[in-house]
Amino acid sequence: MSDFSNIEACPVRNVLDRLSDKWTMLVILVLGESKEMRFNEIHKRIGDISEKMLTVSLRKLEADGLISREVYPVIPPKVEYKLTALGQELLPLIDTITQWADRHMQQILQNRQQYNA
Amino acid sequence: MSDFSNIEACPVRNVLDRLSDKWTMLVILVLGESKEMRFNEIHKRIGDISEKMLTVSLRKLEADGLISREVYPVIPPKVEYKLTALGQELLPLIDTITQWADRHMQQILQNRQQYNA
DNA sequence: CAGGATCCCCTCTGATACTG
DNA sequence: CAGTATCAGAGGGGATCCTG
Repeated sequence: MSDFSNIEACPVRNVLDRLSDKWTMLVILVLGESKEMRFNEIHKRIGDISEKMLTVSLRKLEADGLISREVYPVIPPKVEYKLTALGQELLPLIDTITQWADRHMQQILQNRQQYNA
Repeated sequence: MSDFSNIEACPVRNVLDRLSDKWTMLVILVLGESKEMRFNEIHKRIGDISEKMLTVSLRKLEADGLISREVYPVIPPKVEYKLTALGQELLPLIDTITQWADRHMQQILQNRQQYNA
């Protein structure tokens, strides 16, 4: 049993803190759909993420070694992002949650509605 | 392939938005450790969550039907929280991520350090 | 095309005090 | 014990403009 209260040393807290922001898990999911993707592809795929937050999210994932970023020195610029081996390992775990979401969304929406009534 | 850009209708976005806050997944994990838990038990187990945020997190989870809340009409008050069947279904999925975290935390910390150097 | 740099808002979060 | 109410602050996040 992990010591959740030890924030610095607890791997669970440490990793969960990273994943638990508005966009990270979604970006991983999107990157999992193709071998590699360019900045604007990811941007369009998500739709309502700002360029700033996409950049921030990608940089954090890169820093953690979950994605790689390859810059091609061409004009116009071309940058490709893809999951690293580490990131690919995480992908199915998040994907399992999305499948659960698909199965139970209706029930959850119904629960919420009932709760607020 | 889900339409991630349709925020309202997309189950993935909808559920991920709920899970992606600072405390929710952690609360689910903690509740998964016992059959049921009282407010202050959860509070101590996590350590650095404020009472307010714990309350908010618990209420949201209750609204979604992932946990149940039973109030005993005694003095001093007693309230027990536990995962519902729906919540129990989600537990192992999150737990798998924590196991991944345990395995790769050292590597990730090392990646971060290297990235910032 | 892929962002970097700014500005700014407002939501999320915490601290504190209070209560049935 | 298990919260609620209120206030205040930080920073997450968006909009806009700019550039190699």
